[in-house]
Amino acid sequence: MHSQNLINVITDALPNLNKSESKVAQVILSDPDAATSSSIASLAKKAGVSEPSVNRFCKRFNAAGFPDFKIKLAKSLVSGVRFVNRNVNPDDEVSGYTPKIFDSTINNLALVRDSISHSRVNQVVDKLIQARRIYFFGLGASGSVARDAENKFFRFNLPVSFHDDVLMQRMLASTGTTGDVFFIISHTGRTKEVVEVAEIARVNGSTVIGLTAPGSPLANISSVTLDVEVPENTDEYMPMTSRIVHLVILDVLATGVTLRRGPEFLPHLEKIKNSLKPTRYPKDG
Amino acid sequence: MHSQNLINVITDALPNLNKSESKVAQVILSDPDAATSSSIASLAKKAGVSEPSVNRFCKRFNAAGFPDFKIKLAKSLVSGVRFVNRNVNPDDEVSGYTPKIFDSTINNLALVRDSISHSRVNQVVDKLIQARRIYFFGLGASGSVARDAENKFFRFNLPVSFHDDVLMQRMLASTGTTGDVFFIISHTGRTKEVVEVAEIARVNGSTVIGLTAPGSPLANISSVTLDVEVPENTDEYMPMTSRIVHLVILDVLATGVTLRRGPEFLPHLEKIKNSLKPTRYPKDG
DNA sequence: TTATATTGTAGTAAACTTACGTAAATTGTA
DNA sequence: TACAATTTACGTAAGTTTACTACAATATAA
Repeated sequence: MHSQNLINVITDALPNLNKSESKVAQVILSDPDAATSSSIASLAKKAGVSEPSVNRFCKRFNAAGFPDFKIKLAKSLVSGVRFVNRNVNPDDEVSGYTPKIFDSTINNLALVRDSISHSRVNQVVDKLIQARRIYFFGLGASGSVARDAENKFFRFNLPVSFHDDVLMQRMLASTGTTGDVFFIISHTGRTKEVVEVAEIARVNGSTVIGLTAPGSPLANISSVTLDVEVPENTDEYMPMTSRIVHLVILDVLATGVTLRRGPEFLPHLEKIKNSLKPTRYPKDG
Repeated sequence: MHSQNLINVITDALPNLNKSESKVAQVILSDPDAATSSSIASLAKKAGVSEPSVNRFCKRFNAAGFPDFKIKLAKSLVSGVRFVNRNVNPDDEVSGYTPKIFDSTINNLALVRDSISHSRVNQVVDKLIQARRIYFFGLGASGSVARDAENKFFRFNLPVSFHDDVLMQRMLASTGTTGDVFFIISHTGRTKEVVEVAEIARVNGSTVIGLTAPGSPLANISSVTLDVEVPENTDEYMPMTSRIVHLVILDVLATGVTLRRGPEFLPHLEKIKNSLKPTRYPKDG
């Protein structure tokens, strides 16, 4: 889970390091950015160890040497390093919590970017292309995601709707048949009502696509599942970022569908765009 | 706009470079990742220039020297390098467009993270804390953002609602008074209806917070504006990412409000969380 | 042709790595 | 528990690579 990002790897390895290695680790983790621009000599001095110790430290983490280590460190800095000990503290100022929340979101997006199954995405695009109609379902925060999805997918010129009302969801699921796609969004995948709706839809022969947590009841009952493993809220103040990831995945799916439709479909999208022009103040007003 | 990312900076500077510099630039741009792990000698050889030429090239781009340049290059690789020529192509496979869409989103988040005004965020948190009631308004895609905001802010135990209906928005704006906050979300900030609603609200003494594009009519009329400069859709297939940025900013604001409320407010949040427990299948079912 | 900008050569300095030896810690044994 | 043996950890110093600086040569423009 923590893989791929050097800073996280070092953090995880911290308890297994020996004395001088952990000194080096602490100096690097305390200010990774500074580490990327310091020489092996200055880093060694700051850590109170010899230069070869720093070098050995680097090799331990699969770097060719110190310069190579710095490069790898620099690469993990942008998407990840910042994530170490980046919980929001009760006494954080704006300048403290703002970047933390952005970074946490970015980090989760990067994780899912690297772990999402492309074949699953492809399968889902298949289903959406073939769908006679599409329903987007979600409750609470996932309701907003479903609503956004409707706003994206109506452009494909097929019957699309979103519903955040459990009773409507139930009724629609029970009237669905083969060719109907129920796209069900749920952070936990454990909300009973949601799982029941999915069951009803499947019993009636509809396709159920679950955008949810892997291994959850909803994931198990879906025809195709798009797994999104987003770490649980680590602290009280950190917002839930799974909605954001869900939205981006829906962007990906919409793009997939657009591409499948081919270039002859673009004028149709353009038409929708242009329909909004008269509602707007022109740019050089 | 293209700033801050070394690869983009180099691309932009390309026409102004002299012969050997542009040779170096081409080699670096053709495979920036390889460049980060090569020595000055091998890079010089590959470009067909001398080592000092490479060194001069680095200094031209505000690096202390070659190693420093490589570090800076590595840093821009993660968030940005990928962004060069990272438009979705009509013939992209899933494995092509999926990371591109994630990267584009991540890139925009990083840009806003680094450019958002903390004092503005603070001002908005002030307004939200003092609000007697809060309305979240948005149309189209921004309607989903507004809906999500409602879902976050109702937790603060004050009257919050979201509206994506223009007439409702108008009526509510006209009945608002001092102490009411109208939080208006708009990607362009140019939709006439939206701007008019903001005008009505202000005339009646309400506070208008605009989450929108800088310099737009909505931005100009708002009491406080949270500027979000997200690049226009560069290609036909790339989805609009401003919604995502807006959502994250609302996360930041919600966190800001929570922190101001202090630790004695946490039990209240916990209560809301627990209220959902009976609706869920337990984890070790 | 002269001045300026550009590029390369060669030497130098800095940074990093390796090899080796010593110290510390661990483990087994008395 | 103490001691010895073995392994592991660490630092010193030498060696090697890498990058930088100063200067010279070439090309370019005036």
